[in-house]
Amino acid sequence: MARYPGISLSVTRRMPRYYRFLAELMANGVERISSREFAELTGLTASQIRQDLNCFGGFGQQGYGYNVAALHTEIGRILSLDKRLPTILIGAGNLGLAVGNHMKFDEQGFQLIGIFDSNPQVVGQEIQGIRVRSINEIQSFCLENRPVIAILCIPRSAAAELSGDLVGWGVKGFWNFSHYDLSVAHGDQIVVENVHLGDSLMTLSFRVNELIDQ
Amino acid sequence: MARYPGISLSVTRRMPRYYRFLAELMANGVERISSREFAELTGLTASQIRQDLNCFGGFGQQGYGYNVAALHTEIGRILSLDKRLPTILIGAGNLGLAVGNHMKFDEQGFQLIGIFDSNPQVVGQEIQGIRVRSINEIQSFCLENRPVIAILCIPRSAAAELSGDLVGWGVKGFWNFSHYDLSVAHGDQIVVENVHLGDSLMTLSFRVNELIDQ
DNA sequence: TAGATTGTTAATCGATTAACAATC
DNA sequence: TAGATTGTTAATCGATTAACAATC
Repeated sequence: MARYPGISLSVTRRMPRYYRFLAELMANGVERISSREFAELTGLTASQIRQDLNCFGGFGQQGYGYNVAALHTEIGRILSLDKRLPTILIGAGNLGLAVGNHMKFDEQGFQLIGIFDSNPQVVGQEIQGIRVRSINEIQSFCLENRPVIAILCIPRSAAAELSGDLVGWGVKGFWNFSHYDLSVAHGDQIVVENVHLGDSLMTLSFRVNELIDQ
Repeated sequence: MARYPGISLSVTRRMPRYYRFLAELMANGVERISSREFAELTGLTASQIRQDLNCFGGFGQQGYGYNVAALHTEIGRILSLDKRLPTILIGAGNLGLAVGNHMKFDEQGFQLIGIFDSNPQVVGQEIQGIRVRSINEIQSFCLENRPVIAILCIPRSAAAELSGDLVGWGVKGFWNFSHYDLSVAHGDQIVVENVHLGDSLMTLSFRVNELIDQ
């Protein structure tokens, strides 16, 4: 059974945001904060913050507010950031490299254990101390090392071909930078976080054009 | 006045998705599609698709459905992808480089006209034929070239410092990869598309842990 | 004309906001 | 105790889904 059944995706998506602002508050030496102050800081409403947090437990204290450090720790635990889910990165092009080098996987619940690419010029190079393997080795690697997470920094067609296999080899979560819509294909056996940069950019185009066409 | 007043953000965010699937359908030689078929393909409901599209106009035909190519063109026009909003990229580290090299700005409504970094080792290098300028030149560049969009691939602190200036120099839209929450600071004078990769990763952590903790 | 499918209104559902009693 | 602020319930709002008349 899930630890927190019935948590909506809207609530889930706000938790990392809270976590981020709490870290900032800690860095600034703030010890306690009320939902009203926190709302002002984050641009949300106090009601929403209290209700969101209460999905997971009563972390505040009436008349006082929330202890910043304690709440930060709680949310980290809720998000399972102390776990080390074995993770592979597929595609070591521009984007794969940036993601591999830029993210702090160990602080966010993941451990990068393998990197794969189809380009022979890239295979053998090291990223963060991990040697890039040929995509041909991916099956044996997965069967042996049982990654739970796959990060897809590959083109649409490659993602479409590979994703079924990955699911078959036991991958449960995808961080998907490809244009392939995994969730449509694999339903709710798996969890997919899409980062559709192109969609985001087109959304920006629409919204800015709405703003400036006055 | 905005061209399409009252369009919700939820609807806006689905438009690029439709655009993407329509391009795919065109590539596969599909000429027409009903809302029911399109719903199955995209994982949405037929009702939602019809209602979304009708926010912008009646693009379908009773008894027939939607012409794929025509609808694709319409959505491209709605999203203003044929515009060339002058755009600068700030931060040419791992992530900035990947974004600069990976995205097809010209197909999505933008024209990259300047790249800036504070690292002297990076300044002078070329990315997509554009010379990386020193961050010290950014004010004069902005006053002269009037970029409308800024892509922020810089740390939180740098974003906090710079964003006010950029708004002052006329930047209206931000594609924000930094951890700084621009929208909180600058309200609705500007449009911000956040790409909080860390938040996305933490959300994945939570969701996968919920899935596997059975 | 008959069948199909849209455009659009009405019903439902879920998420956000407001209110306030509980309590530190 | 009095003031502050949470936890939680009720009210509102918006988004999604269902239904169906219009029409190609």
